[in-house]
Amino acid sequence: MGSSEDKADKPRDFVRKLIDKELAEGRHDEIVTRFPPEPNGYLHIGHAKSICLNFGLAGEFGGRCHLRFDDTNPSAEDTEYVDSIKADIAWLGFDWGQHLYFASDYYQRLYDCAEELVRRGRAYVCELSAEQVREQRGTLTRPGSDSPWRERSAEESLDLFRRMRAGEFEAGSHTLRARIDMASPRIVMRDPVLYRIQRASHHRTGDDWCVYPMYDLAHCLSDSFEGITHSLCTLEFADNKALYDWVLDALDSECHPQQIEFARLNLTHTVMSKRVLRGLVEEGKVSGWDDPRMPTLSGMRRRGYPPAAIRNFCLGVGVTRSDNTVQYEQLEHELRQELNSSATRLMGVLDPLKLTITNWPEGKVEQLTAINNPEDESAGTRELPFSGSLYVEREDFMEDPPRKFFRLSPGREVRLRYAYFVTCNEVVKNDEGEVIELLCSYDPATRGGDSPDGRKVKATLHWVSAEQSVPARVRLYDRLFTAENPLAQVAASGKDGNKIGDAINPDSLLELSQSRLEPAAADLKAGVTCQFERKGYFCLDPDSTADLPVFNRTVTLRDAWARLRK
RNA sequence: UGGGGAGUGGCCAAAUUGGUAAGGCACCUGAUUCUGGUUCAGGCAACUGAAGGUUCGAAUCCUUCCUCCCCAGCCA
Repeated sequence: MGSSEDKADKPRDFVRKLIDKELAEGRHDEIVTRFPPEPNGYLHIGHAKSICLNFGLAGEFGGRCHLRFDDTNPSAEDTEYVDSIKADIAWLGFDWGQHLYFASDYYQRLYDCAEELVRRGRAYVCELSAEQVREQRGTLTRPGSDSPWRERSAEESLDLFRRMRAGEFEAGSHTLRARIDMASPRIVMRDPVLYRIQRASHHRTGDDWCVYPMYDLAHCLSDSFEGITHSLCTLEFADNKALYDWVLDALDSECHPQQIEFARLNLTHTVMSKRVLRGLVEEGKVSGWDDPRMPTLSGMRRRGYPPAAIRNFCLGVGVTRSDNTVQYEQLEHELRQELNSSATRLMGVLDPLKLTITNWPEGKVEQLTAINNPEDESAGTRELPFSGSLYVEREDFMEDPPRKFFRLSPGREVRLRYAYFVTCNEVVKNDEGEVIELLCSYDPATRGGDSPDGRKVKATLHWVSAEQSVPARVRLYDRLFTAENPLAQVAASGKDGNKIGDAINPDSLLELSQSRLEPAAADLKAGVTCQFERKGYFCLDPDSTADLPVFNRTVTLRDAWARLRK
């Protein structure tokens, strides 16, 4: 990959500094991390931060990183999600090798651990309803009260727990709870539920089980089973760490991983909540999880974001414990940096305006040479057909141009890239007064784009030859939400969070169906992003058909003229 | 009004752990340029949440206060 590895002199984050220290003290033989997604939705760029951290650590310290699906809630999970998650991680550029695991693979072991907890008097079967448990949990400022089942014997709890597993009870009627402290200032320690009955078919274990472990039991034990050394998670799990440690200590686990929390990624103009993203998909506000406007990895892939740009972005934002919201511009910067050096250039006219060269020899077609990538000489050159009948970008012409407008206007001479200087002599309009064609003359001495007399022009325009160009549909994407923080905006307007779909930027997708591209565009492959000169970066969309390719705009080029106009 | 976390320029984020505030993004100049792209040169912007204190010296230590985030799912 051509992307630069710029982490060499980058300041080390607190996690890496900690590991440096532990390694120096000889506290680990090897670093083992894990990325533990729940297969209940698609991965987004927030997950990419975690993936880059966990796999990055393993790579940098010569350890390994496991991919473990935290599939302990069958009612929410599905194989569709495990497949997409695997594909997204691989696409991002990381490899879990043989280390693919599922919490569901540990169901028996987890169950055995739970029985052991009961035997040790550290857990009991509770027959309170969900509502009763909630009432007895207390509040942030008031302690909870003990369950009436809290003091029953280990034998009785064990018998009941086995009968729970055997399917003798209704869902919700019994739970296994840890016996900790109903007065703990940490609510998570007030006799948390460890196992619940759920009559749902699991995507991997089917109907083998009707009791399922909760996160707080399954996660720490799975980490322990796998010999994880550093269990990285986001800040909202900080309170759970006490329980993580409690479970492993209660069981005298030989392997006790260290939980370390870091701040999750937030990005302006989008949302990073799986729940909200799922809502957009289910309500049809976007075309799917891979809608190119979505902050999902599959959406970004379809949008044309190179994985290296996402990795560099994750590296660039760092890892800290402070809440943050990174501006979308920072992601776009990484995109442009990566694409500028790697993307092949083409010419494509998005919104065509006919330009006829009146002094061009009738029927003549010339082949001109164009550079594929000025940033990479090895990319070579290509031939470009030129004729007297062309298309140029409609917005590159103004009949009555303002001061700083350098492009085409009546009487003005500009360069057609790699071709000739042309001068606009006449403007043709239809009955509505709209400009429909430009009549120009060209200077034969400027072939290739330079004038022998040293004459300068202020602008160079892209173009295509009408006859030889290929038609295309182009989708111009912009930020999903106009608001920097759409969730906050919706909340402030008094609507409930489910109304986020109404906050979508109405201009987030603009489709052009009359675009014309130079012939080389026909050879473009899916999955690679190219640059349409002066317009931005684009990639082929799967919606393309044999006779009409569809291109997605990945990101625009920086545009000094657009900024000037404001 | 319990517990847990966090406050460094508009946004991220460093600071050898007490020595006098990196870097990136964004923004603004100028130069170069057959992409108003790229590149290059330069610039703008922080009394480090606040107030006290210790010290020759504090973003770093102490005290008090303020603000923001997370926790009351049989979700993860």
